[in-house]
Amino acid sequence: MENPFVRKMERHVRLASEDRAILDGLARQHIRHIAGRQDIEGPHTEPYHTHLILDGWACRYKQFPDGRRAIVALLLPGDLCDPFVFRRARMDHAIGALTPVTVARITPDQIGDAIRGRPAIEEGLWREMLTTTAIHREWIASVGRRSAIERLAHLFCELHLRLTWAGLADGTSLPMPVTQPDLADALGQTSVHINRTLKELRTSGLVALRSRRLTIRDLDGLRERGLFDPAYLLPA
Amino acid sequence: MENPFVRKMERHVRLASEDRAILDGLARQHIRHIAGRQDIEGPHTEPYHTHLILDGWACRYKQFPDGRRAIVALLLPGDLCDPFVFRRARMDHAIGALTPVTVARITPDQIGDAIRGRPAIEEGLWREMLTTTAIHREWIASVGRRSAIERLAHLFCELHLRLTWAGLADGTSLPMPVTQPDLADALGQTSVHINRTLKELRTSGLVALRSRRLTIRDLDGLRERGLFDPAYLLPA
DNA sequence: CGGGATGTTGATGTGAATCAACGCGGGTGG
DNA sequence: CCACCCGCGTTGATTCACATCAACATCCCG
Repeated sequence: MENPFVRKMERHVRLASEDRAILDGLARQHIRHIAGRQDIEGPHTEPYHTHLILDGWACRYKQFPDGRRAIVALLLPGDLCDPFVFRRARMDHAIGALTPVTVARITPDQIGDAIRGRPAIEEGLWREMLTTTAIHREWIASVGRRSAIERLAHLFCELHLRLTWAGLADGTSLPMPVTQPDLADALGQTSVHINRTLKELRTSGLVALRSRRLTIRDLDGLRERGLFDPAYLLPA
Repeated sequence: MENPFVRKMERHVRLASEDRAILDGLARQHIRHIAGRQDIEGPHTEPYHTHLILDGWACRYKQFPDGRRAIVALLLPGDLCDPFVFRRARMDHAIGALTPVTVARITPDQIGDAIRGRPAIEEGLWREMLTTTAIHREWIASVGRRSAIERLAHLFCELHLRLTWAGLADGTSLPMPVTQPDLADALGQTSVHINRTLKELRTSGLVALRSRRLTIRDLDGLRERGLFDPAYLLPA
């Protein structure tokens, strides 16, 4: 199976075979396995490396003192946990594995080396970063102004495209390995209400979800329901 | 009055006087005035320049087809509307003036020139960007998991620090030129409820707000009420 | 001095939270 | 290999935070 990181970068820029080899090399060193529900990077740390997700899903989250949890980003295979480790900023949040996860540990120097003299790689990383920021904006808009069903539909549409570009979707069918409580923390709701909303999406014939796999039955309908416009995921 | 952009950059990095002169120069060219409620940058454009806010408040926002508006970021004096214009990405949102605004128009080349051979400036812009991203994460957490009163208290605390660093706060008293409908679109609520929440913050003695100026009466209390931890605004 | 946008308050409605109960499934330890 | 059990999914009953609707006060700008 091809490397989801390379797959995704090739959507941003045209890579020479040497570029591809360099990026692929990053993904083949210092492989680590992390159990589901474990932190990949705890809060308040100043990480020395970043992690490239190779398999499984993770999330950025903030934990409140009283137990509330807010998931502020989902990290899928091909995503870099922190492209900017080299700034050595202290973590203001944590990164946790939602499922068992395989990562490649990467040092800031390795990223620097990969960029040096490789404008396509640098450009690709920039675009990846712009996309990530656009996703953040969209999440703020979602949680702020979209209804429960719109939010869920929108998230499914986002994940559909992101997984497609990482080479992990099969047409309109995609892995969905997260629990309803996880979705609730990502969408700012309760798992009970996620469940009811999901039921509504199902009974209206837009999606099917079973054994951790989502099948989009009516892509146009789902996008309309979620006020989803793919433009924000397509920089440049 | 000193340039709020330079003020803020000096909080990130130590600037040589030449650095300071370069940054100050950026803020003194191509000054434009924009009326309140006008767009600085419309949606779907591919802007040729970025804008540095010199005076007044603006916002990034997304407009939904049915009229709903989500404000996804507030732009204060000293903020760059888009530090990454040089990537020429198509806007997936708009930038609008919330009050009358004075901006300096800056070309991508000027930013490139300012960075070249000036590591402090480059480092400062990076940190500025990391801070912006951290604010995005915090907003997602706010709208997702904070109650109405926590959200408003948290926003006030954020604005207090940002304005302080731009040299625009007077101790715990700060300009607050936005309307309650604007706050509502930023916090994902209605203006009516913002009004009631504000009243609650007032009657509990945490803040005073009149003639577009917020005075924080009890900073520790307000931070506690908003679950506010300033760490996220302090990269590195 | 007039009028539209904003601020304020009350009455009422509702989407989502909370509380509760139970089935199911997969992992674990005996 | 089976029994247990905890987390998850599902559904119903009830509550509540916030939205909606409405009326009026106030401010600011022309």
